[in-house]
Amino acid sequence: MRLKVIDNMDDFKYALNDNIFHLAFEMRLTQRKIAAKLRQHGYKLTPQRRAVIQAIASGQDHLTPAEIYEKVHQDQPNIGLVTIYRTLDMLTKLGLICELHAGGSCQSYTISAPGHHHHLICSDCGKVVDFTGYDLGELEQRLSLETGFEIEDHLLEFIGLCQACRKEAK
Amino acid sequence: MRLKVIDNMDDFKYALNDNIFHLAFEMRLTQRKIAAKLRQHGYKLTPQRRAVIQAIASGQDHLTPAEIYEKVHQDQPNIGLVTIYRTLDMLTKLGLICELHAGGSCQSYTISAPGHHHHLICSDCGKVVDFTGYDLGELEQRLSLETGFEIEDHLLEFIGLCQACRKEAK
DNA sequence: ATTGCCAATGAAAATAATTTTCAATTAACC
DNA sequence: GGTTAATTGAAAATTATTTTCATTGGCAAT
Repeated sequence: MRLKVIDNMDDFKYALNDNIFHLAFEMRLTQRKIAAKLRQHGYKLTPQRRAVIQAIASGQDHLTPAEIYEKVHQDQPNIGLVTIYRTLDMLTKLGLICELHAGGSCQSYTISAPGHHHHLICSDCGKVVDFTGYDLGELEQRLSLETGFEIEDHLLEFIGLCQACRKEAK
Repeated sequence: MRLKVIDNMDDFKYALNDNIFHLAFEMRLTQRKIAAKLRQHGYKLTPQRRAVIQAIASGQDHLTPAEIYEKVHQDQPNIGLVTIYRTLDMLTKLGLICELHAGGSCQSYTISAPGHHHHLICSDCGKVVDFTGYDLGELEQRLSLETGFEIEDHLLEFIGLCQACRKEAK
């Protein structure tokens, strides 16, 4: 299996079809693309929603609803926490953000990358790196055969210390 | 890679060292072994704790604190929900139960199997099947090299319909 | 630009989930 | 059986999330 860092969209598309494991961090959805998706689905693009998207998309880490509220509150002092929850629900349903589980809160969100991908999360600073191309299909087939399960989905996350936090720890 | 169902402890031990993927369901910790572990760590074995362990260990599914409370309440009408929470904390710290994430509640517990293992969960009835021997070491190494992360842990769960629920669905 | 409609919002209240506190109880050791 | 420190239950406190509803405002049609 080859190893490759993808830093442009052409390589990215190619890699998706070819089974190359690669980091997808650079390929995260942009705020513009998210906005387009909202309209496309008939949702209104309010300043509050913009602010929530901006809060999640501008960092490399993952945030809880309360943290997003804090962050957004600086720009939009009047925004309610309820709107945060509602916006997060909507973005999750559209697949524009991902819910993370490993470490800390299970209600913690990060911007999605296009296509199927998995996450690597820093246990210290919360930085999230996406990667795609790791295929669990074979394992799923074997599990299915052996157990009679019809497998619908899976959850794969790694947790560890990112490079910056490792240095800091020394 | 070989495929094998393990139904006795000798094979189980053997399989752990040899990289055989296998189902570990039959190898779940028994109530007796859990009780022994508690004493070993200086915890008292109270009727309440027995009841919580019994509630989790007697089924094949995963249960939330509230569900465990319901179940235990039948035998021990005086037990408080707080005790459930405290017992679950303790059992988790000792590695005797596992917290599940895929599907439904993220505070849902199942009895652990010895050694490192992963879970397959029925999205309908909640049945949990453990399996061991699927090694993510190679992927971890590659991720580590590529990202500079020092990987500490991972989370791998599959969700799907178990055989019984598939039949029922038809 | 202006208008009108319906989705979206904020505030407050309701509900749910979890943790803390503390006096009373009890398992485990002698 | 007696002692002691861990454990418990009840109540209160805290935290997290959802519901309700009157008001607001995005945006499509004009």
